[in-house]
Amino acid sequence: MAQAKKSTLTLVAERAGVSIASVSRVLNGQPASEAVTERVRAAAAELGYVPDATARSLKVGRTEQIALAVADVGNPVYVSMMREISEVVTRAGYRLVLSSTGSDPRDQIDLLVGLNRGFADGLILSPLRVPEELGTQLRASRFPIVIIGSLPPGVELDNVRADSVAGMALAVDHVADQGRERVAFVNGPVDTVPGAARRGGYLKALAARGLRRDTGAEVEARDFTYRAGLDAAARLLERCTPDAIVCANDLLAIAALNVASRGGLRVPDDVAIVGMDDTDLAELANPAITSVDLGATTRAKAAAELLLRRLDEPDAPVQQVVIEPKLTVRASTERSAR
Amino acid sequence: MAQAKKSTLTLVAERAGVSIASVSRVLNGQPASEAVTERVRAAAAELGYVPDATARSLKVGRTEQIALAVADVGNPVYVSMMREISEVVTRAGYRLVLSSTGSDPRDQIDLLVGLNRGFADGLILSPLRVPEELGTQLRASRFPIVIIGSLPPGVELDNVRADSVAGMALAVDHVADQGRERVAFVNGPVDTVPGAARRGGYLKALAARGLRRDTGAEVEARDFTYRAGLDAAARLLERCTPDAIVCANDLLAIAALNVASRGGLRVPDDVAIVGMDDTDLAELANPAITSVDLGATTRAKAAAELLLRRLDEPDAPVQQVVIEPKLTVRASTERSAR
DNA sequence: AACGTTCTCGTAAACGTTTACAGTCCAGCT
DNA sequence: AGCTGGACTGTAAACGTTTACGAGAACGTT
Repeated sequence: MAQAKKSTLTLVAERAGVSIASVSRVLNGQPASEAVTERVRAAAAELGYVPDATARSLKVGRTEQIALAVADVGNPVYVSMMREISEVVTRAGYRLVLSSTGSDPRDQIDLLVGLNRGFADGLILSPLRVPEELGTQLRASRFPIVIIGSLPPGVELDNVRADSVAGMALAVDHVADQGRERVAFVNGPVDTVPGAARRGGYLKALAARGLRRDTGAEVEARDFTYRAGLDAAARLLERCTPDAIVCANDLLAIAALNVASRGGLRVPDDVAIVGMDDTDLAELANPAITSVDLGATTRAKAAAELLLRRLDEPDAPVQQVVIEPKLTVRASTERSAR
Repeated sequence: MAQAKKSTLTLVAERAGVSIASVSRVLNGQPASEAVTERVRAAAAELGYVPDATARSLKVGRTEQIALAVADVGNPVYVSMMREISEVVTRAGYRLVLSSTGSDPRDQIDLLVGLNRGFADGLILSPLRVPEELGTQLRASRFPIVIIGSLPPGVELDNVRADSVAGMALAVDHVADQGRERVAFVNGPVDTVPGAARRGGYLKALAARGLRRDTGAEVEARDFTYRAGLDAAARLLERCTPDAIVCANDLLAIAALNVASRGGLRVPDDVAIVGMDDTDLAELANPAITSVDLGATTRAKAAAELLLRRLDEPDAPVQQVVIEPKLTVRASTERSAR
């Protein structure tokens, strides 16, 4: 029944007239005689006994918690990752501890030393930037860590990442196949891991298709948000008249879409827009935007499973998995549509 | 320095040549002699000592964790709440444990008994539905809980909620002020707490303005998602031709917006759209949608602060706070725009 | 009947902290 | 000189579990 006082093994043991060892055993399903089992069960139920998680953790050396650290809890792509990871780890019996590491790289460091306090059994980390010190801290960790994104040089950890370069190729090829030739690029900060990777992919894809590179057609938003995208897109359209804009992000893509269409351009007829990440947002834009799915949820799932596996067998060989991108075509590039 | 082995108070004590009590004291800033302090600091640094969170928790009876349970980690309004709560509690030195309680009401119950295991010091809960059993479990909890949303009857807990009724009034009045008379309503499931509240508010607001209620102009999406919104809006526009559509949600509003504009209606000239929650989405729609801010982040902040306060003084009187809604007017209702 | 097995259960240690308490030392009093 | 008191430190208990170990009972075997 309902009760508001804590009750411990000792209390249950007294009431059942057995030792605390016996109580612990029956409650954990270890073998015990019929009679004892019965008495313990009854006593536990009457007292509304619930075992203490902290004490158990201390004894068994596991917290049954997994920490997740992402740069921005607000970014839809992180949200979908979070949801997926939450799903996987709770099914495996773990709780999820969420840490937002903001933009300050110190946060990540703090988190790692915090992890060494043992508040979680493992960590999934998706760093935006990778400063020097992060690498050394990662190496020094007592607990398993899996990284979503690129690893700092010299660090050997389980890791899952997207193939941004292939992703950009998908995007550029798609519009190039439609005969578009002036392919602009709205990027996020180029000093971030994804920013750098996507830029590399863009340039490579242009070259591969033999498209002219126009430095005026490449613009960098101050971060990966919608607002920043509005500014960046406006700057872009002031400088040139692309017939396609690929964006590092769905948010940036929607910004570009809105700037373009408010500027009187028809999408996709005058200019095609393609986003990246294929978040829910892509579908709810009007027109819905074509987007490259970098496999956020797949990556998240893989990361969670990698971590769970390593918790099971700490000495398994390090695994690195790369998720292939996939293009989802929607109205923002489909000239034929309607 | 980097090291991968755990190191305990005892180890540090040995190396420093003092007792573990002294080590503990020094590290916790309790008074100690110059010499001891020095030696302990040095030893701790050399060994890379980091105190164990679990052991500390067991001893002091606090985990320094706060649990947050929301129905759907994916819903933008929960996301913004999460972000805010995360912010507040981490600043206060707590970690955030995230539980997604899905749509299954059992999850909430499980969570509450789980909480009694003491994995967190308190809980912030935002229930979508409030089954009978939830009330009894809430009462039985040993730990402080604050509820975002309506309380089950007979439960006395700290609580913060939005004034949906006033919010709906704001929405309806706004479009009515523009002379619109056929005000339709796209709602979410009416058996949820917000669904019921918003419907009540809608009806009341209609009556207050003396607007005719057309039962065909009221439609219920199967949940609060964009997809469900598309269906619902389509059904609505088949049945009637409103000159305004208020929606229980920004997602539903964007769905309505897209259905309407794809159906050849001009927004806002033919039909005005107003959403609710005023999430980031409202701004990135095209046209941007007018939305009623039900104070999600304000509520989240208040909830977190309420909980922190109660952790400080467990016997403070129960507080209930209601956040006033605010209307943000954007292009989807602004006839004059452009 | 003696002995080995197996089963069940209790005793006690351990996990890594914090902290009440008592002890030591030394200075400052009377 | 003897006492009081303060500053510091060590001893040990405690938080609530899990679990190694051993004692005893029950049973079957020879």
